[in-house]
Amino acid sequence: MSIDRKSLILLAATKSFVQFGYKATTMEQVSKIANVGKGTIYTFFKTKEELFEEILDKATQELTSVMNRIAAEDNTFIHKLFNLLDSILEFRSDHELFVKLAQEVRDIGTVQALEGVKRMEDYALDFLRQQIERAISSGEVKPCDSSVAAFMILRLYLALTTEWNKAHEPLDEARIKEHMMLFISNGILK
Amino acid sequence: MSIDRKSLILLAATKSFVQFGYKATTMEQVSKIANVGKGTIYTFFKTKEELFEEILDKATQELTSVMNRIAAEDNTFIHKLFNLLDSILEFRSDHELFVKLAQEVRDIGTVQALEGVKRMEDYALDFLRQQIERAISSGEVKPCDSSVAAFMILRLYLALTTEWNKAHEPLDEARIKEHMMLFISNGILK
DNA sequence: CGTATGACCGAAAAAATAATTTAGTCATTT
DNA sequence: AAATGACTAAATTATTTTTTCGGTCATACG
Repeated sequence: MSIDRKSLILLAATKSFVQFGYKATTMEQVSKIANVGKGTIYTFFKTKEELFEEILDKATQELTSVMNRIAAEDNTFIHKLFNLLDSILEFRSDHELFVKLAQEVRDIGTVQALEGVKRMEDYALDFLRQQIERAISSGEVKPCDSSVAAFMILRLYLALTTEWNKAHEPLDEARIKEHMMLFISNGILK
Repeated sequence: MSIDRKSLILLAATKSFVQFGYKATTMEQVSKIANVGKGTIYTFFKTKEELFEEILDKATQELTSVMNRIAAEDNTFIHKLFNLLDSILEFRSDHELFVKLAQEVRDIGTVQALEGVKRMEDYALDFLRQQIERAISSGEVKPCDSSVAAFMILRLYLALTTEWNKAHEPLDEARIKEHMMLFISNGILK
């Protein structure tokens, strides 16, 4: 039996999407990296979009599984949030795919990249919203619009992990977490 | 004596920059709105950029004067911040110019618009940073990197006033302030 | 035979070129 | 002397030509 060609292709495509984005990844390039003929890709995936979808599915599945594991923990809201940030910051590959796609949306507005970003964002937002909702019910968090609060937390996270780097030295993980917690948990006031 | 042509031109140009952005504003259009000949503009401003600069100067001056007035108040950090948000949210014209230019940067990346946005942002960031620094010294605010904190507050503000509207009904001023304060002053935890 | 392959095709993107618009000037008017 | 709008060169946009790339399929290979 020959080596598992499908995995080979998925791996190669993931690498390429992370490095070059959706548009700049060509099927020939993927076939070269995977060491298969171009036609072989089409025995496993109908189109480039389908290949992209499957990689996106995998990424959101990983994200969902991380989030569900953390949500199931018997822990305070703030510790869950802490763990969530840890996990995401650790998850380099998915995070980098997200960042690359977001950049592609900014630069050339590729529609597939936009949909990918939206999908990952919507997952994260919905998870955050649910957790906040629950924490409000349990009295852990002040009553507030959970959608808005989730949105703010995500924007804050993205601001620190990607936007900050445009004009400054990147912040290390510890400082990102530190500052996120400063704002979210008790505010910056003494 | 004829009516003050320079003010007329500045007013017309401001209107046009706010409505159409830097690039889509033509000198002929400005002259039409101001009811003067095109050549007349060039008796007061050497170039389109200089005209833009002067309007930008005026906007940042207004912003600076608001910020200085608020900074001078004998008040707690959080109340100053509160007042600052109020003032900015009130300051529709400057705020709208900023928003329009930011949109133009996103959409077509006009270099003059980018510089305008940067200039206004840098003013706001520096002011915030100073205030935070001072509040840390006086023990009002927890020790933290004031640059990062200022950046976070500004991103949060922009997220709520502009980004939120891309996928949701705009938030009214009261809710924007409420949610900003929720995060900044005491955190969302009970 | 069935799976893998790369030359091949049409469609889509990029580059090149033509046409239009606009910032800035200046001879004329008021 | 100040204001103006027709004019020009440069930049922007529309159009055409060229190249690239997603997807197919006849052939090769195991």
